[in-house]
Amino acid sequence: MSAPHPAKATDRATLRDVARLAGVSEISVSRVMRGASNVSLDMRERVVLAANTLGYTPNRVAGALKTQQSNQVAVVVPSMSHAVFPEVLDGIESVLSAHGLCAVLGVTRYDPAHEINVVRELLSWSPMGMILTGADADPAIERMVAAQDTPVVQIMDVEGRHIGASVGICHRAAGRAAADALVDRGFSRPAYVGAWRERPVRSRLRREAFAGQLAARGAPLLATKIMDAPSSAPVGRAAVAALLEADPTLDSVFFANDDLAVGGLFHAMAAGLSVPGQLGILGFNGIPLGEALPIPLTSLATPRFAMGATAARLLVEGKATAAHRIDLGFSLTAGASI
Amino acid sequence: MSAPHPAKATDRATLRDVARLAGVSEISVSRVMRGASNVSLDMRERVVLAANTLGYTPNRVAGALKTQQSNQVAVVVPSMSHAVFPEVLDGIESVLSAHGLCAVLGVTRYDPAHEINVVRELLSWSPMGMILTGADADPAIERMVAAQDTPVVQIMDVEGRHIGASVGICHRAAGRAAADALVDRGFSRPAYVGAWRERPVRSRLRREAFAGQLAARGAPLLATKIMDAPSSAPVGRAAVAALLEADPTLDSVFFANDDLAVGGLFHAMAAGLSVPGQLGILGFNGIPLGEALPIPLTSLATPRFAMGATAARLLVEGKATAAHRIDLGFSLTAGASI
DNA sequence: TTGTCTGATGACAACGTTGTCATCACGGCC
DNA sequence: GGCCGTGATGACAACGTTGTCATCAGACAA
Repeated sequence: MSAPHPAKATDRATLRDVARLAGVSEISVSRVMRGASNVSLDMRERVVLAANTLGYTPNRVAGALKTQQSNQVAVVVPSMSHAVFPEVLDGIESVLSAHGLCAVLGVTRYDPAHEINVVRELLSWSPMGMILTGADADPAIERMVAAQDTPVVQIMDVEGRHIGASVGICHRAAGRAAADALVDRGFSRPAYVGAWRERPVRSRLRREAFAGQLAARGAPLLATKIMDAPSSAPVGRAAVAALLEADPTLDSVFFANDDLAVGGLFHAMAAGLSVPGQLGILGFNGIPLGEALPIPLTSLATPRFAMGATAARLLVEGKATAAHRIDLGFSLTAGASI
Repeated sequence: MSAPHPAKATDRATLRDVARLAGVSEISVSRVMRGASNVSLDMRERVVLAANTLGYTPNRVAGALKTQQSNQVAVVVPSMSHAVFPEVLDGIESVLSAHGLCAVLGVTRYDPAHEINVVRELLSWSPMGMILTGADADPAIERMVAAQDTPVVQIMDVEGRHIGASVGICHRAAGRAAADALVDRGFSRPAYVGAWRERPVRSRLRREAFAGQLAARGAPLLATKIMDAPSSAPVGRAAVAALLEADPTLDSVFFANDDLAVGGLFHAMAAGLSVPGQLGILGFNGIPLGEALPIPLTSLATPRFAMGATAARLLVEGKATAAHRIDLGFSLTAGASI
């Protein structure tokens, strides 16, 4: 069943095959493939011809073993369902691919225990860098990363304890800005809607800062509704319906994200409430859909693509150290819902 | 500057280090790490202790080189911006992670030339399988994949020429179903809205089948608007506005996807057109947002998560061969927009 | 002519792991 | 008691590549 020298599973051409066909040494083929400078034109032509004939593709696994470095970047995100992370990933990818790197994906499902396994798994491939979501990583993760001294960039948050560089926004500042935006426009009976038991943690930071600033401005937060289900428009719609039933005098709502806010807006429209006249709606993230709504959604726009791109750029440029902490800021979109 | 034996870049512990510390051979450590059966309890304990002391993590690169197989699956998608692919990726990830595999991502930006490079790049890591988006892959891709005989699953489409297994839906059938749905409900003056010059190709298949079936049912397609920009609600809104301005007698629109359809619905609402009374709106994909709209969107729902999950499962189960062609079908959502 | 320098090419070992085979101790069986 | 099977352990080579050093031919100046 098995020969002494077990037939290779695949008959993928190797450096040796190309070298034999071209009548040169393996190392010369290697040099040609990597575009080394000290190779004669004749050699280059012979090798390229042979390589094409055999359909040779360099084996990066072997190369990575020898050189102790790969062109893979490990990317760890909590979820792909939430619209935010695909956009971040898009930003990461755009920079990585421009530098011949590629992303290896890990999804934690917001489970810290699982995250440790995911990181371990990804690290076992000796990636040239790692992008983690959120601050305050588990000590186990910190140890593993340190043991291989893999460069790390953490995204989303600029607050909290960071292992490596960080790229994101200040969620406390965002919460305060939301409060200011509402109060400045005359709203005085605000509420808050979140989802999924406030995962990730940074949404809680926003809510607390929001409540704090509201109190400071003399318009205290009157109601808070944190749903159990993950964020979605239907969930946001249900949350607002419940809030208004309990207290019809509420005049505005700040949402943990735009998915929820859109649902809230739909509830208002279906219930015949004028927006922003009877109910102000303020979202978070600034998704493209918002501006197409019958009443354009006002939202705190976050630079999701830029976060990913910046994080990747830090890795590429070798600046993934704790010294770099980049706050990309946020901005209020030109909506009409508050 | 450089020692004769260049100091290792990282001082990552190896099998040898663990073996020395535990006073056993490297191969025994390897066996323990992989949970081989023929290892004494004493040996196992000694090794685990040593490994933990050193913070040892197996080097998968070396392992993959030796065994000629990795636990990585290459996933090639055209874009991350479009909501469809994150969901597919989510499905893929959910199955892969359950089997200790991980996804390496490649994004083609709908550029066939770039796709070839992406595939080459990913293949150079000898993935245990590859998931491609769409049928009719470039011959160059077919050759590369064949040269390494990497198992391939192609998603989205069940029609067209396939390299390996395929998981998706029949887009022609979807186009016909859309036509039937409109005609069955009494619409007689239908239009079609697409975007981004009909990338990917499969959207064209739907449109053609839609037009063909409409003609067969005696309600020919009256207008078609293909936008240049990528799909989004604002683009869909603009498209519908343009169509109705050119021909106010149109009574229904089938959209290439829900992003566009939502925009169309918003236009109708803003323009004071009753839906579906004055304008029927039929989307494609069945995104969650649809059901939260003031007028729930009727759409042809596609099994995006299931497509990814099924594709990954085929790979895991070794069924990624052309013999497997899985049509996951679609269904009309319970909306109220047609 | 001779020596030296440069650029091209090759031989060799090593990266860290695992498959294969060999070795060894032990226990049960005839 | 000798034999054999079994289970545990180790030695060795190999996966495909690349860094290091050696070699060699040719150019050029002295």
